[in-house]
Amino acid sequence: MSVGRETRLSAWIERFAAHFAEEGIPLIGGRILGYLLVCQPTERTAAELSQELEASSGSISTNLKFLVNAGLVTKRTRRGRQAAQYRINEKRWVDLIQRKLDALVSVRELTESGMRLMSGDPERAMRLRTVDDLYTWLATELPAVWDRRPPSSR
Amino acid sequence: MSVGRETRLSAWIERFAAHFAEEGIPLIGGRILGYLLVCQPTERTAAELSQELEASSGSISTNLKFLVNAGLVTKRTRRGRQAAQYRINEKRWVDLIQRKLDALVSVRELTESGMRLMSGDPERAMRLRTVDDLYTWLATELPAVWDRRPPSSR
DNA sequence: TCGTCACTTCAGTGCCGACCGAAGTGTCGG
DNA sequence: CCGACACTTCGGTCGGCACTGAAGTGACGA
Repeated sequence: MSVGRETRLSAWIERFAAHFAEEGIPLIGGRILGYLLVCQPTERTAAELSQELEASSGSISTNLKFLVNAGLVTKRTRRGRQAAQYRINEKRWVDLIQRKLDALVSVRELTESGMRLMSGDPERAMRLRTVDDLYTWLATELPAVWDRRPPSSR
Repeated sequence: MSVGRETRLSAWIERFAAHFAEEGIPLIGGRILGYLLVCQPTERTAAELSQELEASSGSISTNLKFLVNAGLVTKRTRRGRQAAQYRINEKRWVDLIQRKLDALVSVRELTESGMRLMSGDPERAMRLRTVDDLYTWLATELPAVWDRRPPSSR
């Protein structure tokens, strides 16, 4: 008995959502993202998502709003039709990654201001210095990586 | 009326803890980290941390256990003394960053398996492909960055 | 063996975020 | 206007995590 592609896809969507749930994205939001990445046709209404993902209309609404606001999902309205269509905006995925990298690098501002508070006491600053060196390293390396991001993401 | 260094340091510790709280580290755990990075002398007992950070002995215990387990704090016991000493293990901070970078790169496994499920339908795979390209880029660039990490972290 | 001390464990509390579903809002065609 | 429909808002519930403080554990010196 073989497992259909759609069944395997919904299992994949679930793993996908679970990963982003660990990063703070609500489960249902992650499911929407995974689903919109692979569904055919590419556009869905809120009602369709609600049925397909077995989530309440309220949760779909809240999460779509969040995702549209983040730029990851695009809402398309049509004259003469009441239901808007939602589709993934995969070009904006790079923003998600940028935010992650920025969050990492931003710790440097903390360690730097800490180092300033310690100036005049190099002995005491040694521990913080090791950590500060790490974030300084990241802050110098990551922008160069950023410049090599794939053309498909620009 | 000038503000003392120690006062400014506790404000710094609070900002430090707040940042890591956003990344899922309990507030008190973050405070312990910040405090142990800058305190003089460098070692503290659980009771001292409890008093200094105004946290219950239970919270200090739980969080120290977590931090020691993560390798970021080292416990030192002494014969003839009942109270263990805790100090920051700043060399292990690099592990924290590695986990962050690994988490980013690991998404690639998800996108890859998704792409495999889509094989035979390039049209439908287009959206996922854009995202997969991004994580493939990260997976090829970040190891090189890793190799250039500062000597103080090895 | 006993009391003291330092830490750990754990039950209880409070808080916060995700989620649901019903009520509300707005928009459309008729 | 009116009813139908699509979405949004909102009160309420639930589960999970951080935290507390008291009871428990174990190690030490006397």
